[in-house]
Amino acid sequence: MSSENPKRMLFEQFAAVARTLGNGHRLELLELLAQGERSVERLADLSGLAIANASQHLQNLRRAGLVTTRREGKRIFYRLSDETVVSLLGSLRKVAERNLAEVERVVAGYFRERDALEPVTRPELIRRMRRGLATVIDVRPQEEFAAGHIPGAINVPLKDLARRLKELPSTKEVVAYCRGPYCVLSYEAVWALRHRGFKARRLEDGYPEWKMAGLPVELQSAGS
Amino acid sequence: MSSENPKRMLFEQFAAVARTLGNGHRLELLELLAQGERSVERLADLSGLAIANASQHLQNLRRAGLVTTRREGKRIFYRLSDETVVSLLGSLRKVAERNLAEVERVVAGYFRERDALEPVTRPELIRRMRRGLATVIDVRPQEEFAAGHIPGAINVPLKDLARRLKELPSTKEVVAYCRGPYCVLSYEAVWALRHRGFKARRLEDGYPEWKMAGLPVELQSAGS
DNA sequence: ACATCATTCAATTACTTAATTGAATGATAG
DNA sequence: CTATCATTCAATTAAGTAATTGAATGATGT
Repeated sequence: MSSENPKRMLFEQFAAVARTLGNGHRLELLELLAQGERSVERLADLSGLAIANASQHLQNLRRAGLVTTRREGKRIFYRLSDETVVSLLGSLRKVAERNLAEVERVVAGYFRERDALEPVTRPELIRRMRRGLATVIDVRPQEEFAAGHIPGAINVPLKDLARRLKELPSTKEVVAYCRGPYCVLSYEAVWALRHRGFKARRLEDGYPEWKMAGLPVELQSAGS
Repeated sequence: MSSENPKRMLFEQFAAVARTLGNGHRLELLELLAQGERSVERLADLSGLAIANASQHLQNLRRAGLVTTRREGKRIFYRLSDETVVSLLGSLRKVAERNLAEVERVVAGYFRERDALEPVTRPELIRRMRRGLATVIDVRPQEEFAAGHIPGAINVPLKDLARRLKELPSTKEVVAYCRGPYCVLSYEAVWALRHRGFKARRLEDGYPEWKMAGLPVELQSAGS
């Protein structure tokens, strides 16, 4: 049915890209890739997919031009093609969020006290960092932190949080961030910190959005 | 398979929206709706779909929260839910354009001398209009013009262009616009005007993008 | 060259989606 | 309240997509 009408052909091409986004697992893979490049095995592991299945989804994404690959020895690393993909995902999220009552329900039900956590916006965080009013913690796993993070942030993976409370200021505000607006890590971190008497808030979105906004990033912190 | 993992549920919701965009006909319907609201019959007609088929696609779009409806007598009018939908479509186009060689090929092959037509950007057009350097013509059909257009534009539907050349200035530049970057009307208009000795250029995108950018629009021009 | 490991390919099965047809709704005009 | 018109619904058929399995590729280290 590939009509010769050029307009319809274009719509068909656009639709093919949208169709590729039309699968929860592929969206999850894209979100993982927004953190940085990853091998097939790693992605399969992180997303809970069988390797062959993950491989096929990744190939779909590649066919749609959303990701590209790089070989390194036996491994093949996938990464997002460019930043336009991140902004497409952002638009998709925004529309879904705004238009689907269902999304509202899931968000409200799971992310506890969403508004009570009073997220900090990106420009607000920048101002507060400049004035030394905020300690920024990156609660993602060490590996993701190493691949890029907000300059000056301290890496405190969520699972280490409880035993590293000493490192955090008890009066100054702590701002936690992770992978993006729907990443639970920072929610959990803020919740935990508050229950221990800290002043803690979340960054309203995460590292991919920071990087995408063209703000400076820092690589490879000197090891703990 | 609706897992109880909330993150996966969210991805599933987002994927549902993307899946809805994953069909050329539905994208075409959305593009038509970006011009303004339309009845089912009109949309079926414009898109060349059977009425029952168009109706079902429109209902899909509604389920995904992308469009809403309004009843008026026997007719039901569909329209886009909000501007976030236009920007989602824009992102989708941008990604597809950037990443799919196929799109490049279609565009290059069909839209003749694409670059040679030197499109005018939106801010540039605003400057030129202020200084009285450009006559702006809206080459969409009268009906679409009536539903909203760039203030000061003259409606010269493409099919009337040949017999209304007198109305256009032969020395001042004429800028034509229509429905968006992939709408052929303005391409055709510029091409025709140039071959008749006019100075003509296209606006790089169309009315939906203008409106979406929050710029002023004018309704219902008086007269013939 | 051989064994190993990461990834891809191919084939099967279960499931989803699109177009078409004709009947059913629901508002309006006579 | 009946006829008409726009739209939707329901059922069918054809086509496409996803998960799973096991075999095939292709790079590496011995």
